Amino acid sequence: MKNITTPTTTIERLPLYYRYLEKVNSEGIEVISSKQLGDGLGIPSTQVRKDLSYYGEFGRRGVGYEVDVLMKNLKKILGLNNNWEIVLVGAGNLGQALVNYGGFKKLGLNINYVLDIAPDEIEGNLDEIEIYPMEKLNEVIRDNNIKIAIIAVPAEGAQEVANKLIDSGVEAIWNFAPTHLKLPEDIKVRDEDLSIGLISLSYYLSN
Amino acid sequence: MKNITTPTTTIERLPLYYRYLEKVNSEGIEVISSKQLGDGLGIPSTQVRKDLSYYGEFGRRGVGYEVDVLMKNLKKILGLNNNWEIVLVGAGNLGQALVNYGGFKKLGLNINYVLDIAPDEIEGNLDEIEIYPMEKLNEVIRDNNIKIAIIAVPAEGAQEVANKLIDSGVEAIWNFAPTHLKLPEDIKVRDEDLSIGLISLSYYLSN
DNA sequence: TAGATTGTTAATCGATTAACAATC
DNA sequence: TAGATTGTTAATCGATTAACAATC
Repeated sequence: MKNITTPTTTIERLPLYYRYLEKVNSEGIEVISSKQLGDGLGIPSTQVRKDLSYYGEFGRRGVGYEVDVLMKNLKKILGLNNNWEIVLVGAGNLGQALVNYGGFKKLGLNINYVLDIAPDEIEGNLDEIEIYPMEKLNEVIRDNNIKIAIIAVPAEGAQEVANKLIDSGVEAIWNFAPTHLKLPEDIKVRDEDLSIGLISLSYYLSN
Repeated sequence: MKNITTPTTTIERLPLYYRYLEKVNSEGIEVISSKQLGDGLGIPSTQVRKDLSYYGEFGRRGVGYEVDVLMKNLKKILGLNNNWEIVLVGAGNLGQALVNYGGFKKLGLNINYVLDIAPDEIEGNLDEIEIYPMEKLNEVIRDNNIKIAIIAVPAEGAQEVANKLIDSGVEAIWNFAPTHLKLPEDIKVRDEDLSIGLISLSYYLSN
């Protein structure tokens, strides 16, 4: 019976729901309807309900969703109870920005280890975190049983870094290098190709 | 007859094609098949051909695509001949990373103007670029006829910044603030919500 | 001619949306 | 009870893929 797979688009909306619930929760709101939740995010209420329905029945008909109940469920669904330890490879501008981005830590996503080919040459805003040389990659990942890695190195070096990460035990990669990584099927890769966003705006303004 | 609209997914793949062509071009390759192009990006050849077919017939049957011809066409389609001038609002870590990201300039996407609420307090890697105070927003945008803006301010301030940008004449916004902007229909917004990427990896590892 | 590869049609697959019974 | 809102089915819409004639 449960032969239905969750659409990938649904999975990408769940974090939005979670964050919006955090917001209304901090405002003291205790119950929210799919309409209100959707309006806050530009998503139809019918889609909100459909998305949630892949995971259970979290609301009450005629009433809505209890904010704290839905948050707790989404947190679990998204794996945010795991307190992930994450390694970042590449401490350039973008890497530093990611480490300093405040939003991750409170979600249980901790970028605790940073590596770079030239740790001594890094200038910027990473004063309080130790930067390891690339030679320590295997050690850092194995010793801390790290499963998630971020690649923020230039395109040329990304494939080699990815291979090493996987050899060391990493299972999921958030890839900011503008290149297609060829990796085993069971490794989860999320490409975050920043230039697509800006180029697509250029496209829309021109057409 | 031409009542067919291009899928949004196609539009997001065009930049990938363009960049891959740049790469093979720099390697001296003059002709490429849809199969080769697709393999380099993890995209089926049939999809490559379908995507391109929305814009014209760029290849030769039995032969493939001439790299420079296809590049020239894609460049035009993507609007990269326009030499866009772009304004960035918010010179924090992420904003600085975007300004210093090398890939944009060679695509004719020039982040030439940076604004921040506290221009004097910015420390980091923007030594060579002037940072304007927010009061100059309208002036900078109007005087330079800027159509594309990047928002890299905290979520709380993003809607207000977006409103001002649009009042000044901006038509497309690349939004890094983790919030849903409510804007007129004719304004093109691209949300680049960084936390989605990392949270979805957490999801996949947990399910 | 034989082999390769495009461009396009039709079939399939996946995601969104409308509609409404269930129920608070 | 009357009004509101969920959860779910079925219909629609959109995107991908298979297949193949056209043609180099």
